[in-house]
Formats: sequence, C-alpha cells, structure tokens
Amino acid sequence: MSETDPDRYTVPGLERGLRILGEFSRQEPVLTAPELARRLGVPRSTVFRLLVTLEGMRFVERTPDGRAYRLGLAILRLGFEYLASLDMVELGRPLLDSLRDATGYAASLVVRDGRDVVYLHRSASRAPFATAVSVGTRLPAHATVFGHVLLGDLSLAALRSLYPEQVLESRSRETPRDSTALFEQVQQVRKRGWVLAAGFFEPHICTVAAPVRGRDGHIIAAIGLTVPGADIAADNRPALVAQVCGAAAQLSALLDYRQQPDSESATVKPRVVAAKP
Amino acid sequence: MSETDPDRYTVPGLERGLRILGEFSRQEPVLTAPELARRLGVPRSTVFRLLVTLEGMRFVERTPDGRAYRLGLAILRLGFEYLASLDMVELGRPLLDSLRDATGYAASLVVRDGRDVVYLHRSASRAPFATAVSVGTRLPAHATVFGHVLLGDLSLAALRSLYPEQVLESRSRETPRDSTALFEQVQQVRKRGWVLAAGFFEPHICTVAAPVRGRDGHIIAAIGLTVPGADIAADNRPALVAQVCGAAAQLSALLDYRQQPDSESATVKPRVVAAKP
DNA sequence: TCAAGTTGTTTTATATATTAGACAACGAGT
DNA sequence: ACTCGTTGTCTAATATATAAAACAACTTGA
Repeated sequence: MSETDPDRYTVPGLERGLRILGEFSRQEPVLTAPELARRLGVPRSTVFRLLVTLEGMRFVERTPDGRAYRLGLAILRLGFEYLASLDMVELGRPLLDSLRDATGYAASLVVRDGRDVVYLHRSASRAPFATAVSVGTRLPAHATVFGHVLLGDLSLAALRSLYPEQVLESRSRETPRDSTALFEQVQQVRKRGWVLAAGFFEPHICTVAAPVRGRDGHIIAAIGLTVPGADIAADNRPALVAQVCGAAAQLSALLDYRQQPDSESATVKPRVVAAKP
Repeated sequence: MSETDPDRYTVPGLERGLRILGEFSRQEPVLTAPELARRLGVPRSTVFRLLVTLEGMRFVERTPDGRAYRLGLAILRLGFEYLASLDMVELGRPLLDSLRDATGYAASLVVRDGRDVVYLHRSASRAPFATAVSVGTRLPAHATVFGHVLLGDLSLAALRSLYPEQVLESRSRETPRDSTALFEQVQQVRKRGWVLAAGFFEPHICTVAAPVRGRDGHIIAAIGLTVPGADIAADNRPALVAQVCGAAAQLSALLDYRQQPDSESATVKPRVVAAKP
C-alpha cells in the first residue's frame, strides 16, 4: 500500500473508459459489453457504468438492436481538433499535394510516437489504388523506412532503451534484428539525408522518405512517397529523391520561421542564423 | 439526494476527463491546468489527477516548457478508427472525388448529430482556397442548407423538441426564426429532393445539397458542393444540381444493398464459441 | 526587496465510486 | 419443456477516489 506508485494519481474510471474506446477498431467496429469486460479484465457491472457514461456523452452508441456498441459521433470532437491544431499539417498539406501531383504517387506526412510511425496526412494518388493506410494509421518504426528517418536523432543508448528487447519483431528479410543493427541503418539514413527502399516493410511497395526538421534542428516529422511495384526504375530515382527532399526542406523552412505570425512574408527564407537556445 | 438520476450510473472521472479533452480546440490548442479547472468547475487537485492520467495515456502532452497542456498523439487512435468503421465514408470517398473533379468545387459528406451538422469527409477543390471546414467540423443544422436536408425526416413535433427555444439563433437574413419556420423550409427541401442556396450560412458561399438515404429510406447523410461566390450562374445550376443528386443517389444505392458482398466474417456475429481459458 | 497572488504537488479524512452479488430475462442445447 | 449459461440491470457493503487544505516554488507588481 505504501508503494510509491508512478501512477498514484490516476483516476481509474477515466483510464478504463479510454481503453474501452481504444478497443474499437476498423476490424472490430462493434463490441458487446461482456466482450469489453473480458478484454479489459474489469467487472461487468463496471463496464456497464462506463458504457452508460460514454453513451450519455455520445462517445459510443448502441447498435440498432440495442445489444452492442460502436463508436459515436462525439469521437469526432476530439481527433480533428487535434489535427487542426498542428500547423505542421496545415502547412504540409499543399506541399504533399504538389508532391503527389508532380510524381503521381501517394505522398505522406508522418511523425513518430514512441515506437510507432503515425500518419498525419496523406495525399492519395489519383489512381484509385485502395491503400489501407490513412490518417492515424500506426506502423512499427523499426520496420519501416519512415521510422528509420524519424529515429535519426536518437543515440544508441536512447534507441536501446526504446527497444530493450533482444530481438526485434521482423517484417521482412531486411528488418534490423536488434537495436544495434537498427542504429546502424538509422545512422546511414541520417547521414545521407534521405532513404529509398524497395519491399522493406511490404513486398511490392517502395518508399522514398526524407526528414522534416524543426526550429532547433531536431527531426520532428518525415515526408515520403509510396510507390507501388517491385522497384523504382533506376533512372527515375534521382528525380523522386530530389522532389521528396525538396518538399521536406520546404516544410522544414516553413516550420523554422513561424516566429511572429504578423509578418506574412515569412515564406521561404532558408537562411539559418546560428542556432541559439 | 434520493432523486432517480437519469445519470445514476455515470462515472465522474471519465466524464470530466473527456470534457477536458473537449476543451481543446483549433482556437485554443494549449490550455493550462488552472484554466481547465476554472472552465469545468472542478477542484484544481482533481484536474491535476485527471491530467496525470491523460498524460500517462498520451492523450495530452505538456508543452516544451512543461507549464501547459495540449492534445497528444493518442487522440488519433480514436477519431480515425471511427471514420474507418463507417462504410459510408469508405463508399462515399470516390463519389465525392469524382463530384469534385466534375465540378471543380469542394464536395462534402455530412451527417447530423442532434442539432449539429458534422463533416465526415471533404474532397477539397483543387484551387488552394483555404477553407476552415474540415472533417469533424460542426455547424448548426438549423442555419445551414445541409442541416435542412438532414432534418427532412423529422416531424414538426420532433423538430420542436429538438429546438424548444422560442427564437433560433440567427446567422443571416434567411435563417428561420423559429421551429415552425424551420419546419416549412425543411419540408420544401424534402419535397424538392435537393436544395440550392446562396449566402444562406455565410455570404459569398453557395451550397448545393441532396440527401443520402439508408436501407429503410431514412435520411442518413447529405452530399453537397460548396461554391464560392455571390451566386451560381443560372445556366450552371441545373448541371450542378443534377450532379449532386446523382452522387447522393449513387451513395444511397451503395448503402442500400451492402447486405453481404462476400464472406467477410469481419463483422462481429453474436456467435460465441464458449470461451475457454 | 517584499508581499500578495498564482501554481504544481502532496497529504488525508470523508464522501462516493466501485464491484460482488442478486435478479430476471433471454437463448441454446438436450 | 427444461435445463444451463449468458446477459442487462440493480442494490448495498466497502474499498477507494475525491477535494479541502497545506506546502513550497514561482510570478507579479510596487
């Protein structure tokens, strides 16, 4: 009882309610109360009360037959206010659109959240190639080239504490086996300033990616193209790399100088004055 | 105290935590703990505990200086799973894209949530006309033509209970003043099957909209175009109306007959195979 | 410089949320 | 029909989250 809980202040009702919301997914948009009780390891009567609360706030709603639950419209109050609050998305959208238009391939803006790569925006390619990836999608950072770009700032020690396990989960032949191998790959990407890989995460999908840097020079996001096919023709690579790097550099510039919003002229001024903390 | 609360089962921790998340907005992406305490009318120490919980789950994060809070990346786990779970969005997206491409104007898919119109998807027009409207945006149903389309199924009595106030909030000269006037406008739209209005919600914005109907014939959504300018040229109206109605009819058809397109067992069937530990 | 007001964090008595269990209603299997 | 298991809802005893109060660390203003 006298343990110094790291979560000594947590309010269980809130945590469990949010975990309920998190259980719903694209694959399982409808869940029943007992099923949720089983998954969370929470008494049935407690889940009942949580669901009543969530339903009252319209975060969940009952299915027409009243026997199960799905997410409700109030959910939209949250996620999109968040996105709208990130000027990175606002500023990046037109850049991604022109990148998509110039290349014909889907362009994405991603950030890292711990061990995950999270898609913040995606300009889908004109070809109606149904991709499962959309805004909010999460992929493992260690197994994707986007992730390798985003991990560029981490020291070997930091990488080790982020991936304490001995062997990393493998997605393809090229997935780094441990944190040391990951570090080496990441550092190569970092030094090069961009990455182009074929079938790294999924077969027949190529990716070109480059880092977006914030005011202090830290990597805060990545921009990239997703190209279907086994590989990119060698003579097309330089152009794609140049365009991705260009878009990433432009977004970096935009984010660098959003100091005072009054002077609208802060468009492109890539001249960095010696970084001062 | 012995009142038979309609919310006798609510868990306050969850409700207040969600209200905290709801306080963040595009206009106010950063809030401090005491400010939140003031707004929710909750003791400071309680807000502190709620924020610790939310921070631990990464639903909020502290600003770099550690003095204030903003929404965190975990928020994205929710909103987009919700959207992805709606096949209305999945099926409507390509229709909206072609509507946009055919007309050159921004095409939207909206639903009604109580008195709000909520944007589920928006195919932005090619012209980089920065619109504040995005997915998740809410507008008052009584003051928008989208809302008038979506309210089409409600009886006068239902409309009165949804809008019990004597006088409705006004947005423009044409905003209906009370629920009776609203009902008449809504019924006109309903009978016509579509609506075209200029400057109804905002000056210099015209809207063309039509209802999407579900299996049982109820209005479940609306599709529409947002056209910048004072008005739409008379000779262009029939074409726009036809295209909007066409898209809405197509989506209605898709939603009507999505019984079981294949043996996709993804949907949760109440079929429970006795859980074995 | 000081004093008065914020704010972040902690503690602790107490009000209250929690959950084991009870109940009825349902459904599936025999 | 009749079990037996599952489920939705409700209640009451008790375990626990809550919020008043206290503290230190910061601001702010004079």
